[in-house]
Amino acid sequence: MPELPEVEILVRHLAPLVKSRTIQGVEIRRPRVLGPTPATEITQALNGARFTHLIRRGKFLLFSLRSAADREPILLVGHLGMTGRMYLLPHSAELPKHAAVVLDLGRHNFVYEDPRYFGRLTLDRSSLNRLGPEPLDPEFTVANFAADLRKSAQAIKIKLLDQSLVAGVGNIYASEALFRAGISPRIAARRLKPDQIERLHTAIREVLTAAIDAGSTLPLDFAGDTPNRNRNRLFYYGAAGPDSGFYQERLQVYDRADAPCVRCATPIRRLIQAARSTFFCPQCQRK
DNA sequence: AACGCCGCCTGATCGC
DNA sequence: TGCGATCAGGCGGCGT
Repeated sequence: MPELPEVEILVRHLAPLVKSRTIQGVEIRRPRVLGPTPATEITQALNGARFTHLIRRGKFLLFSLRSAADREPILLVGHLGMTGRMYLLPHSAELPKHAAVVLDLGRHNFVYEDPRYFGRLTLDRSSLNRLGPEPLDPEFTVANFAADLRKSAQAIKIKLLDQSLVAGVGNIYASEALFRAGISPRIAARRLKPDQIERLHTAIREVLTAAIDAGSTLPLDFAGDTPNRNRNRLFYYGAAGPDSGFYQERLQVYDRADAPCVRCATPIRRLIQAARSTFFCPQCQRK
């Protein structure tokens, strides 16, 4: 599932491809992904509009555009959910089964596809208000992190998934950060000691930074699944799943149940917290 | 207001 | 082999 690093890599690759391109047509195939924005509204806003900037915020993609009619700025908010992908496809290429939104950019189509339709491409900004600090920016301080953790009785793993605590950490990197910090995923957030909070703060940044660095080395046409299916894609955020060799060596606990801990060889355990899998080393991450 | 729970979705996997 | 049941999970909304 795409978390902060995957979205960051996508944004870096996608930004130069869409910059200054003009939208010549808008096709909404799944209105659901628009959230509260009516299809007619987004179609009218985007038609003829031109991309100016693309940045990441948490797991969100923020597309800035300038409208054709009044040249007013437009903010298009994207989220990949669990299975979303965004890429350019040659205009002549066949669209994927689950294409949710297609933007005609001339030679290429900008495609947002999402088999589960959990993601969004919308003009609605309300989700952004709920986001906490960017973990890789100076605004993410140990002091504020500690203050927020003190307010919560939730298990720290569950709390890390709260996007208002820190933006962009998902199920994979929550487990990875806790392993790196040597902290049990089950301990209540408010029970963390200052030195643990400090280590976790550092671990979050390290885990995310390492993943971005690893992703940056991928070729532009990298694809996590079969090459043939993706050969037409100008860029593709590869589903670098746990099966891909690239990904595997980066993840020390996630999806490694029963495999030996990289540090102490104790079998990694899987547990369910808030209906989500958590992976941890019972030896290195004791309460 | 923190927190638990449900619904949204489809593809992959499981069990018979 | 085939097919229905189960699982996976980010996030918003709702109730407590």
